[in-house]
Amino acid sequence: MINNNKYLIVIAGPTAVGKTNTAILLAKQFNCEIISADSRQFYKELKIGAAQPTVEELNQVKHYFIGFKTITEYYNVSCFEQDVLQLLPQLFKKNNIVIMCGGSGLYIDAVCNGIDDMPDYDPELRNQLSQRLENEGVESLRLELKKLDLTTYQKIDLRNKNRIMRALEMCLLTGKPYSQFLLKIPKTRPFNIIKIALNIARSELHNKINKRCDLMFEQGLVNEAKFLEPYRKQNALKTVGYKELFEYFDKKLELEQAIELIKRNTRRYARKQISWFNRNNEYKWFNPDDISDIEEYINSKISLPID
RNA sequence: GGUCUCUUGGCCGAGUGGCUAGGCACCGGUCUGCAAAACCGAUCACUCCGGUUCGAAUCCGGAAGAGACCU
Repeated sequence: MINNNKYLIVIAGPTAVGKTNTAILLAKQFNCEIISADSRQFYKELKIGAAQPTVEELNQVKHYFIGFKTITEYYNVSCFEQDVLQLLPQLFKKNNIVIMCGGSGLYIDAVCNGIDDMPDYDPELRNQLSQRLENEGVESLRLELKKLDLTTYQKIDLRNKNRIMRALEMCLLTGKPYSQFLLKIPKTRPFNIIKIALNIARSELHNKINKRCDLMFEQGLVNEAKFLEPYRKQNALKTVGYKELFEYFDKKLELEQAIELIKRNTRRYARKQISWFNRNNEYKWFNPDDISDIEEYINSKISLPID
């Protein structure tokens, strides 16, 4: 524990479990504000598909990092880490508690533990590498990585082309092995962190996912996606709920099939999120309905004598 | 009532005597800059009963269920 009375309360958990609602209830209780840690809710255009908090919800408690980027803007974990660290001191001036709520595990970890400094990617180089991947195949990139950075080559999953690309990209960009940048030493933060994860019975979660998906269609997800179709190549639109609808617009899928796929991919996403938060044993798990238990837990942490 | 065909895991589907089919779903996992990405792993069958055989999802007989046609 850090020797001060500033607390960042993380509310994590799988999609559709009820994080937004829980965070708002807690924020009202502790009279504090909310930082969103959801890599898709960053984009203002992805209102329905990314299940952004509604206007009513946003009016109840001040939220940060919701809809503050355009889909064509480049943004990544490191930017998020820096932006949050810059904002937090201001929020801590107003209240000793800040809530960070979201499902993007990598982004949450970056805020809590830091992420190693690395140079920005070069769009041209990245382009070149994708071309090479297409023309020469993965094996060629694998071999080059082996030459440039044996440590990474031995460590990463060589069947995962994204990882190979990333490592190679950094080697070529900097002239140094990618592994040299990976210090992985957790940074200390000038505030305390309380990690809470929410979950419910799997069948219940699946029900909620299905219902929320149906609701998105009622709210006009098809129109939202249609409007965004010209930007479908943007990374922000490689998102469950949009990519399937683009296939439907291409007439590769029936609407019903697209809906089923969105539900399935959302279930998969939820499973991966649970995996991510599970392996970090700092998380204390709660059912979102047990709000008073959550409050009690937070209070017990906050009232602990500082050493 | 009669004749014929079919019955493989949650779903689809191959297999005609001995060797894990496969795909999808579901489940578990990996994770340092595209992360709602990318990738990996595991479980689950032969409708039932009897027979032939060293050995049956596979051959034979019967039962049940489904379908097609006939009276």
